[in-house]
Amino acid sequence: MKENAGDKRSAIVQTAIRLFTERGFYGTPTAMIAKESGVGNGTLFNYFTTKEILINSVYHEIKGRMGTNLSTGVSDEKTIEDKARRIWGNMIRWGVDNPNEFLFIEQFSASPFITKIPAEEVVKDYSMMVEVFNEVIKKGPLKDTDASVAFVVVFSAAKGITKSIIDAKGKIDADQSIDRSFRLICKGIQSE
Amino acid sequence: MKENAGDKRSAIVQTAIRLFTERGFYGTPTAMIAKESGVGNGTLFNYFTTKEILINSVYHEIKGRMGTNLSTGVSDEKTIEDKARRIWGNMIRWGVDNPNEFLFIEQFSASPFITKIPAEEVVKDYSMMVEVFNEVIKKGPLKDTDASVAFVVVFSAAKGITKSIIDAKGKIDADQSIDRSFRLICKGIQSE
Amino acid sequence: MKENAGDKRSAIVQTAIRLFTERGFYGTPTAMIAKESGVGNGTLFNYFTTKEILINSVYHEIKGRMGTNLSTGVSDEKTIEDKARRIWGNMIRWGVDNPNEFLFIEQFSASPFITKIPAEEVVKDYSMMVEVFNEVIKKGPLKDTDASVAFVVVFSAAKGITKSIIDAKGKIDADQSIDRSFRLICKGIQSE
Amino acid sequence: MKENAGDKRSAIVQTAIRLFTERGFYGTPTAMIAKESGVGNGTLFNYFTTKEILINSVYHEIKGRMGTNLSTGVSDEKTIEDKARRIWGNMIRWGVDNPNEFLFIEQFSASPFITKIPAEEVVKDYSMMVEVFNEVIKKGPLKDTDASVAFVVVFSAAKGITKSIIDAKGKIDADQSIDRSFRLICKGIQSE
DNA sequence: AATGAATGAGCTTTCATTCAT
DNA sequence: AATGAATGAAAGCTCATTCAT
Repeated sequence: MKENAGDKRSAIVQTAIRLFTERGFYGTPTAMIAKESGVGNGTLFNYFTTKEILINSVYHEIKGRMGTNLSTGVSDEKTIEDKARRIWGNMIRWGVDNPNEFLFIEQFSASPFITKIPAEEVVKDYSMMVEVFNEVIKKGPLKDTDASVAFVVVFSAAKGITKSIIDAKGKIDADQSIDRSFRLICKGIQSE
Repeated sequence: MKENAGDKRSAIVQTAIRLFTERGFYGTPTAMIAKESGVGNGTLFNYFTTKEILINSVYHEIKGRMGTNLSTGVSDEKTIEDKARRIWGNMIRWGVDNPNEFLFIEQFSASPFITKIPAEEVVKDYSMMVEVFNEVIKKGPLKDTDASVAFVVVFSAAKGITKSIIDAKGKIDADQSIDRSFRLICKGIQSE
Repeated sequence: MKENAGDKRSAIVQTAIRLFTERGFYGTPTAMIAKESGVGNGTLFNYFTTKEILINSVYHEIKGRMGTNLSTGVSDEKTIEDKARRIWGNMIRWGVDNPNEFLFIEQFSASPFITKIPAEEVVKDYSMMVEVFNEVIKKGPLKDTDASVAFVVVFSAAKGITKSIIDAKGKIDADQSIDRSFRLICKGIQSE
Repeated sequence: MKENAGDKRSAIVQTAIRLFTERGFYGTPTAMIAKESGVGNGTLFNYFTTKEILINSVYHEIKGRMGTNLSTGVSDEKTIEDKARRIWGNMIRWGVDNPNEFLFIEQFSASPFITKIPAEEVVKDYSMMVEVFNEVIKKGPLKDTDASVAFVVVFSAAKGITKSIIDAKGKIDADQSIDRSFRLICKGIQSE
């Protein structure tokens, strides 16, 4: 009974995501990942030459899933506002539904010793999102604002809201929080 | 020639902040901190019983400085809008001027295995800021929005902007970025 | 060329017995045991999770050998006196022939911080011996003496004699010493 | 209010006896002894140049007290048998009444890395006892037995009985145990 | 004489990585 | 391709000892 090729590899990745999130990169020995993946100690190193490569692989794996998710249903929306709202919701909901993956990315991004991913590469994954939000801004009163500032604000706020919902462990209504924060981002805290 | 009391302790803290930021908690051996602080290997453990306690001490040290800074000059401002603008600027400028400290806090917050600081304690340090922003919101069109959502959005956005300025390493005009992002937060990306 | 399984483990145990005896538990770094066993530093911890576990393992290993030895040839003896004499001789001769093991047990027993072995467990290993000596006593004039007192006296005396022969480093005729001490135990220093 | 000279020294010795017995030589840092003695860390080393010297000093201190005790009241006894009985009782009772000191000596004697005390020196402290027991033996049926064998048997048995009483923590009647074991030593387990 | 901050050698233990099977 | 025993470099931490005050 031969298992599917790649079975072991993806078992390792899945276990790694869970353990890294629960225990941190340095709190998770490779031996533990191997054991909980049901593979031999050395097998892990057949797939990932070093631990750092494993961490990077996990990062890219998650980033891929995130990107795919981000654009789900966006083209179905008619107005640009609805597209933006959809992206906003996709972004936060994915994190809330996949807290391990989300927290992994957070941890990875804050970790200084891990191989740095160039900023351009990071942005590339969000190009669709950037376009949509740029279009929204251009229609508003801040049309002259540098798009990159807006991108940072929007993206950071979404991450913050996601984290707050995850940390609340069910005590916050996610949909309501998503809705309110989106209005806040759109209308500002002051307007008048 | 006796050195000032506390000299060694604060030398250790300063070195720790720098090295932890440059190399991460786990990439920084206690021996390296001791050496670069100009103290003996065991001396570090006279002041901080374990490495984890050192990390936590550094965290609280920085949090203290940050809190002090946050409220600087706020009472001099007349309108509530100016108070909010001042806080926003204080927040970001502190991070830009003290990137090591700022990045340390980021790393610390994302680290899963480090002693968790209760959320209430974290918020307490920002009570003044929360009040001011609440007042601003109450005067705007989103008066009904839960203040905590606004707090998260504002705070996350400020952190994001700070990080983007630091990462740009001088290629971004900080004051301009602070100004624009503040307008964005106030007016929203869309407004009417 | 694969070595026999368990080779490394038993090499470690043998080295540990020797070094612990020569230098004491605390005078013997695990690294020294590993090196003199011809294994890597970490290998020792694959077999014994902690140093304390190694010490305990060595203790039980030796205790096992000692127990086996104690009863050798006893069933061949006809009279109960001969059985007792045989045990007495076995006991002392084993220590004289295996001074390292004997001294290890002495050191282990006197060590206050090592995991305590319950008294019952210790006695259990000598049950056969206890029975034989009890029978001897019952036939003598001290038939009413609590057996446990006799056990302690006999056992302690044997240990003392063993140690004195070892310390004399060949200057004492072991067989003569065994013989005389046995008569002393049987007849008493005074008799009638 | 000047304390008596030597107060600190004897405080250190007393604390050392207690801690060494409770925790072993290696489980007792000098800093702990100093602290619990109410003296400064460095003060201990004014009195005892090294830890090993402290351990040896404690040993000799205890040995002195023991020797003094051993001969108490012996000259008052008339018959040689009574002298022997008195010594036997003194020996065991001292250990039972001073378990810390007794166990310290046990631990010290079994410790291989501690400076060895020459055997002659050890015996010297018991010269009086040796004489008395020799006389007893000469009157018995084992008159030809080497005195040193008898000495070892008697001495070891006494130590064993002492330890058994201490270990029983009050569950054994000390006087009865002393009495019975003395008869055993005198009459032997078998006689007839 | 008394002190305690400072020290660094040395300890036990961990763990990413290798490699013979 | 899969394994897991073996490894040794490196880490955090302890503690006997020193010495300036």
